[in-house]
Amino acid sequence: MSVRIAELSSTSGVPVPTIKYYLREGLLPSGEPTGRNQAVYGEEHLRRLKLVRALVEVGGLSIAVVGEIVATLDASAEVTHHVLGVVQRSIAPVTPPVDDRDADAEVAAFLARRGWAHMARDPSVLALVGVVATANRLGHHRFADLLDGYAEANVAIARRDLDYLVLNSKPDEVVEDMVVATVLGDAALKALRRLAQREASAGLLAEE
Amino acid sequence: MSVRIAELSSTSGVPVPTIKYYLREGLLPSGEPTGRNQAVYGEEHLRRLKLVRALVEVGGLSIAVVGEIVATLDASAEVTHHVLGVVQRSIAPVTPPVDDRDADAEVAAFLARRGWAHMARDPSVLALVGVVATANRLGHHRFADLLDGYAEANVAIARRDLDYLVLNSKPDEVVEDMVVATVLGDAALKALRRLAQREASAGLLAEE
DNA sequence: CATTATTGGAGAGTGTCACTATCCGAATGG
DNA sequence: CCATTCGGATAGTGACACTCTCCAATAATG
Repeated sequence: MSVRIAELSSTSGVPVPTIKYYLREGLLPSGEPTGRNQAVYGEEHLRRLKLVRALVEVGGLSIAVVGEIVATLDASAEVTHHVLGVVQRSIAPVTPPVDDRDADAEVAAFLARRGWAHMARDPSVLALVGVVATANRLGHHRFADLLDGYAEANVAIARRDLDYLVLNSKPDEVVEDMVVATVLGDAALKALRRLAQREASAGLLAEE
Repeated sequence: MSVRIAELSSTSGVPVPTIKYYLREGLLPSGEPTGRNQAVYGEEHLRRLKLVRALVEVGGLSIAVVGEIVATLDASAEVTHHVLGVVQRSIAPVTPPVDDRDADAEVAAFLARRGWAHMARDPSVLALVGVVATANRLGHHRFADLLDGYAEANVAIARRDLDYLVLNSKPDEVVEDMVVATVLGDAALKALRRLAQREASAGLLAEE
């Protein structure tokens, strides 16, 4: 039940120096001290360690971002209200806002069509504007047309995400599960898009 | 029409030393030499430079991967058959295959339900197995249940992607446009998923 | 109880990556 | 004509994610 660092390392597969590094960076809480310089680690440390590794390796998140996320997890043990925004803000890579009037207008029009709130400071909206601006600069002036179809698909995806959380999460684990579902979901969706593209183009070629 | 490196830098916003770096790494073809140590750059260099920046900044791709992609672009100027796979293989981060029997079986079952080909060596399939394996290790044993819904949404997305390419691409630019649509699409989809999640959870809260 | 191994913690070191800075001698260009 | 700018090559920088080395204190073993 309570183990020391060597066993934490061997059961998780994470090298001891790396665990020490995570401890220094605050990604992992300290163990329970049993003496002046001894400590033991419990089930929650192993769980946290696996989460950190998943966020770093599968999600590609930086140590700094993972640090913010676990801080949020620790802070909101019982505050489950409006935590989605906090999680998203932590996960979103902070895009420096681009200054592109056209892209702004296209995204605003898209959000209006959808009936979605247009919060200009929202990281997701900023990211979207950045993508559209880049597309325009590359000569893809119809790229914004894709957004409506993408949005529709993502409404379905978000509904599945919420169902998944409601069905599978114990109340005190919703926040952590939301992080996991979001980050692993991103990776899964990316892979699935590749597979679906291949199938779709195979279908197209077969028709010819 | 033909400019030297300083003007290429000022019109693209990319610093001169960075352009030189890209030339060294083969991300950008050399300019047309006009003397022993002078060269001029044309429209295609500016276009390529903007593409490279988009892949690096929006797509988050490494210089090495961008190098592979532009090599593919240069090689397949006329070979547009079966290029999707090449592009995908270049874009996919090479996941070291994980050894997880359960995850393997779950992904295989999912692919069978979908009627999708199960190529064990496919990077997208490997990535998917990796994600499911990670989810299982984190205690999310129902994560694979999400895949069916995700896949359905991605079929719609892939259809839009192909429509977009068919409608908007000149035949000799399909490959480059495919790269752009794939990489920018990934970024856009990620942002849209966040927005859709927020809307969906706002809807849930409103019902309470 | 003696001795060998391991511990937590702190500091410095490593390898990689994406640039960035400096030099050089050869062209420009006003 | 002569300061600028050029291309090209070499070396240096800063951020990042570890990884190594040390230390005195503790634990495990015989």
